[in-house]
Amino acid sequence: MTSQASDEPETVAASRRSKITPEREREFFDAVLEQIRECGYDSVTMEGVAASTRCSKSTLYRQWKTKPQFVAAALRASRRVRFAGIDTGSLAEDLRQAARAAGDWSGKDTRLLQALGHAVTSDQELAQALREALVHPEIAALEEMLARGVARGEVPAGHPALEYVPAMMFGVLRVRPVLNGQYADADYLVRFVEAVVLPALGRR
Amino acid sequence: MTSQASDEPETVAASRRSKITPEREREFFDAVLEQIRECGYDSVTMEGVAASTRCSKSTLYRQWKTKPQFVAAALRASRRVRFAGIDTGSLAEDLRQAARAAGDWSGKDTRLLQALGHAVTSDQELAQALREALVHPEIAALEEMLARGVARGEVPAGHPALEYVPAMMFGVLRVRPVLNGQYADADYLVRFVEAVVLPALGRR
DNA sequence: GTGTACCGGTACTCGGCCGTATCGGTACAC
DNA sequence: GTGTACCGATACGGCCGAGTACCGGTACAC
Repeated sequence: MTSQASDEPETVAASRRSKITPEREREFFDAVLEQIRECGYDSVTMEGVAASTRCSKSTLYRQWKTKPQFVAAALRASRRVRFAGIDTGSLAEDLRQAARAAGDWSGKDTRLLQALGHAVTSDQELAQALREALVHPEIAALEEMLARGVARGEVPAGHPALEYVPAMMFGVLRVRPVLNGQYADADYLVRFVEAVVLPALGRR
Repeated sequence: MTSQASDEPETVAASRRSKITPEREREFFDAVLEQIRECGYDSVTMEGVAASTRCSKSTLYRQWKTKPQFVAAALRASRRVRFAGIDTGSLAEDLRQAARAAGDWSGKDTRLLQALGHAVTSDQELAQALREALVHPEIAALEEMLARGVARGEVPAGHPALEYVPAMMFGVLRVRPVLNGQYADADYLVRFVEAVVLPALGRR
């Protein structure tokens, strides 16, 4: 982590000298991510982002050197754990709530992941930012959920299905648009948890 | 149509007049799909495909009007059912064999799907070709497998997990690279079938 | 031998985007 | 009031790719 004199959290330290307020920065980040969702990474242009936020291309290039660095910064600043705070005391209910939460941001994040999925193969920084922003936090939250369930004795430690729970949840989330032509909503995911995940874990 | 001299299957009828042999056409299709896997849809250029197949850009544009139409033709010509011929008489063994087969082409098809995933949102023909080539045949094969299992009484009809089996299989296949950084191999998928799919279906 | 029609190669137009440079305006410090 | 440093606008260079046009070569029909 090499954390040294870093009193600035996610926003770049330069924003002190810049006249870009954090709120303004958020607008840039939201705009670029939204356009990536809509048009794909390659089709997004710095000019387009500048126009949609009524700023100048120069402003963007002054803060961030290149387009991938800009996008990576946007991703890092958008890191949020959507499963945060889920802890009902029961694994089944935890998973149901997670499914419900996942259904709510399914459209947005799935599209972002899809749009960036191939761009990351050519840019290391982008790949890392994507994992840190969208993948790792949710996986970690899910694994904590499972670990609590194991600690409570709801599932035996080392149960073979445990390792697949995150992959299943994310997988179903991501492929539903391809298979059924619509994003996975909360209802679909909750039924999935009850029909597959919990039975596989030996619950109910 | 014009079914006389019916040695021309799905290659365009015009290839009669073209001097491009079906084998040569295959080279073009293989090349463009391979380059899409490696560089992504947007980064693939007609010039690149022409160069790698030692033909001329003119030749490609003579046969196919535009880049998306060319890619769509390549996809349609590459349709193949990988699960074809799996019918062991036991649902569990069918699924295991399907998992093994899926593991073998996982790298290739997953990358193709990922690379095209966002391009299809802007081109209708491409989207249809992708579904016909990579998605629908496999789903149909899986569903037949399940239907046979139900018919044999191995799983009760209307079992709630049935509808999720295709989504699970494809989902796990697709997200594994994102989660674990490697493509799903046959071993991983077979263990998944045994740890999750079969228990969810009430088999073991 | 003659014609036809396709192939490969090259050169070209056109448009788009990245990233840079320049310039006037303006908020803020002191 | 003066200086400074950033903002927004615009223009520009450079590059690259889609798609077109044109040309010589050649296989094949008759």
